[in-house]
Amino acid sequence: MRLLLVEDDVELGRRLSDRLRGAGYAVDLATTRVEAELWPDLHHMAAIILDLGLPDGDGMQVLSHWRAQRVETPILILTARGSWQDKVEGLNAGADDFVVKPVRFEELQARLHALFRRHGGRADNAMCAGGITLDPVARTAMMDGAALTLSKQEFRLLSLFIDHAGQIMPQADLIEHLYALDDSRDHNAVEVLVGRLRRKIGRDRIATVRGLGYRFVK
Amino acid sequence: MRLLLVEDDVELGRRLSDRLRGAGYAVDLATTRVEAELWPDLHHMAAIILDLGLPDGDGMQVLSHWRAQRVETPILILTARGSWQDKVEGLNAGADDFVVKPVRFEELQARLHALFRRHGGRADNAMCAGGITLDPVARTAMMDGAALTLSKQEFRLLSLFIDHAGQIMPQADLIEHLYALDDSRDHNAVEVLVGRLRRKIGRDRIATVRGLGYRFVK
DNA sequence: GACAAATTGTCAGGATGCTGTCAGTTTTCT
DNA sequence: AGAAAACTGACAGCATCCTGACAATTTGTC
Repeated sequence: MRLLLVEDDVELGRRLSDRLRGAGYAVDLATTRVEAELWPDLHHMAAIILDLGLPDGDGMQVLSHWRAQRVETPILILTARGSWQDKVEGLNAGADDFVVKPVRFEELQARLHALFRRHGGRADNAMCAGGITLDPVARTAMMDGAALTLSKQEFRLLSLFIDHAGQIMPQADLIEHLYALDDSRDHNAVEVLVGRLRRKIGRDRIATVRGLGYRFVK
Repeated sequence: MRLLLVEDDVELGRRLSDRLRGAGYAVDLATTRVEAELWPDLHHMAAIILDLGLPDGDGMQVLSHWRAQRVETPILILTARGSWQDKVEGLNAGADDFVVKPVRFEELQARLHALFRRHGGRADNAMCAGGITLDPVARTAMMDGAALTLSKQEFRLLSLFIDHAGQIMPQADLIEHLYALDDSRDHNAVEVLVGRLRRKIGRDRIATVRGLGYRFVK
């Protein structure tokens, strides 16, 4: 399941998206109003978490803009502004929920679940490419109909590859995503990880682009 | 649009229902847990506003009771208890929103609107998965036609698993659900509990997802 | 209220599996 | 050929998880 997180505070955005990814979501991060408004493919998001305080405009404008364009994706507002006027304005502008910072991650997750339940019921939470299907919620993987057993890191790596199937993923990017909190990791760790994943899904599924990175072939 | 308001405080109940009627709703008022649980025609309600503090029981019980009976009407919890544990528990028990008193009427109204906007089917609250059937009301369990003897905690745990069959349940979530009022519990308690449950329903019914939690396999 | 039975959390020790590092080897490019 | 980049098997540290035993608590019965 894919989420869009709109949050200008880099530190908070990073912490949040890390925890969300840990919970099994694929998370995209937008940091400005313009970036958010021009985001492609909103319809494929399972939900949007929207911070109101943006550097170049008000999140409420983004919200109105989206709803005017018939974007029906569930939107959860996350903000420090907690007055009832703000809540009323946000909910009436088309938000589905309104959470005041600071908030426990557990509560946020519970509210997301409530959103999914109410919105689609059967969320289409699967990402597939090249005969491989990942279900981030159940955290299961299938290849050609058979179940795959993947460790946590392997699963995250494969998610990244499938998310960017066909594109070249530089080692630096992979390190960034896999070891966000600790950048001291040897680049060799990624090579080992890729090797282990290759052993499970087939050597030729991940091509090496010498000097640039890896590419998941569809 | 018809609403059911469950609220034991007569004064607040009257004020609220008056304003709601003023806003164009038809409002029914229940003041006790028993009255609420036996209310007919819940399916015809557009939404239910539920106060947790009831004289003869906990509103959470009413909520679970309804959801067990496949009442799919949107439910908004209205309560003075505002801890994040309460919110998580409420939302996971099947509530669609959670509002902490005191609250401005305008916010309540906006949240009701948001609830109506998200009309959609509720997903599985089926107490039935993988050959195991739970009856939350009678508190009985069956597996492959034979009766299961489960202790209280085992039953609650299995309910959680079945409620989220196929999904990963992090240990932290389980602790929150099982020991909501007392967070001092060792995570090992859950491991032991899972072990005991496994002995009764079969080792492989509950898969361990190392580092993330447990998953009930369907 | 007293006793027995069942339930449930805690503890300690052991088993398991994940993951990064290392060293040595292989591949690839010029 | 030589150097840089990538691969691989082995390994150790570590976190996680399991299990049996025990004690505390709750529940049931008389």
